[in-house]
Amino acid sequence: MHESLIKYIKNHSKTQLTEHDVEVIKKTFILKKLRKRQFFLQEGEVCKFYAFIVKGATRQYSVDENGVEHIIRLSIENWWLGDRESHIRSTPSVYNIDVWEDTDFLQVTKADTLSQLHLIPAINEMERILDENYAIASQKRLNAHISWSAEKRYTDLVNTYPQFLQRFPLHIIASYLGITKETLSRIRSNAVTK
Amino acid sequence: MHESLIKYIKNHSKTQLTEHDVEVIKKTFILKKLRKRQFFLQEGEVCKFYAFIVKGATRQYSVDENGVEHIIRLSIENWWLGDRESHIRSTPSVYNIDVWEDTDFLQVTKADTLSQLHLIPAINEMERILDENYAIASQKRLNAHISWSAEKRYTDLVNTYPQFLQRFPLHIIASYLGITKETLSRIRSNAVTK
DNA sequence: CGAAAATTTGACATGACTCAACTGGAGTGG
DNA sequence: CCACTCCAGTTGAGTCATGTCAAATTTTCG
Repeated sequence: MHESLIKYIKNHSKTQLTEHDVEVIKKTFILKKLRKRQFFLQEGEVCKFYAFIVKGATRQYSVDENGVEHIIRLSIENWWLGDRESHIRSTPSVYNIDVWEDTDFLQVTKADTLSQLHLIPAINEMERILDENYAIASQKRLNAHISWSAEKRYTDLVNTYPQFLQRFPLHIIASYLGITKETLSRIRSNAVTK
Repeated sequence: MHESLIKYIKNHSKTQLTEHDVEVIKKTFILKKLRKRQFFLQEGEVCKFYAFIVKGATRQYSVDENGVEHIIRLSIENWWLGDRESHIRSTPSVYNIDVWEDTDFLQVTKADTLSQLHLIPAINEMERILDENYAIASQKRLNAHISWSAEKRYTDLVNTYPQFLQRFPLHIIASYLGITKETLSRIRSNAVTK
């Protein structure tokens, strides 16, 4: 059950995992499941868990004053689940995270992360790399939003994360791109005839 | 000359700095100056240095196919200078960084960072915190772009970083907000009469 | 003072949004 | 297995926020 996580950690650090490390990881990361539409986190809650997705698909989004959802992150297998800001700072989250496909994930508490996982060098190294990757990806996505048209953002998404299009319906993709489903529909029909 | 940096590091880690640490920091961070309009980094170059701003103001931006600048970051005293993606990955940057006010900064090479600074626990701790902060700030700004109007983004900027308005002209603020200077001008004249 | 930069204003264009209607599955239950 | 509902996706018409372009005005600063 923990194989994909172990493999992931090995891929994201140079330091080897000892057998003991693997034991600690297996004990602290606990398998949980959520079905479609269930919440991993709701707005206003503190994100007490962080998790690695073994199988499934989830979305993280804010809801504006008009009740419109704005998706800021989509996650599938081998990605992480949780609101970093709320988790790190122990502040109420402004986001919701819910499950789009029935999802299996390996969950850790913040206490276990601090007291046990951070004793493992490979974990620290991996977290560091993830933070870097996240910072880089966020900067890129921000730049895309500031300087690219909706159409260019869409074609970039198709090239960068083609999996998303197979896993999420278009109205979710549209929200992720920061546009309405109607606009996305029109962009797509234009692209076909070009 | 290094006081503000030393103070900054102390504020961003729980671990104490030893006298030896301070010596290493003073030797590896070298004071440089750039005058208004000069480049710290140009598109296509690898960002070989990372720097801490002692005094001054800089901007980081991409340039689109129409020659329009899109500002993704503004930095002033006690902020960091450099393109993280290019620096970490040693890849050519897609951004330019130039100086808006004559700027004094303390610069380190990547080699020194790896070989010397990373031996200092407080530096590692600080870097970790900076990555976290950066990831959180990026996420927030992304969410603002996806879900807020230009006007709301502007008022949020006024509240969050009022210094920016005193240091940068409005066409730069507009670009940072992802709008044109004309639109920002109209938003401001509306806000006054409200 | 004079030139360059910053800001504002007006007229017009356009990309994206809103709202509403419609189509076409995919599931569900009687 | 049909009728029904739900959800995804598309389309059209009208509107609105923001962009574009050009020019005027104000500010900054050597």
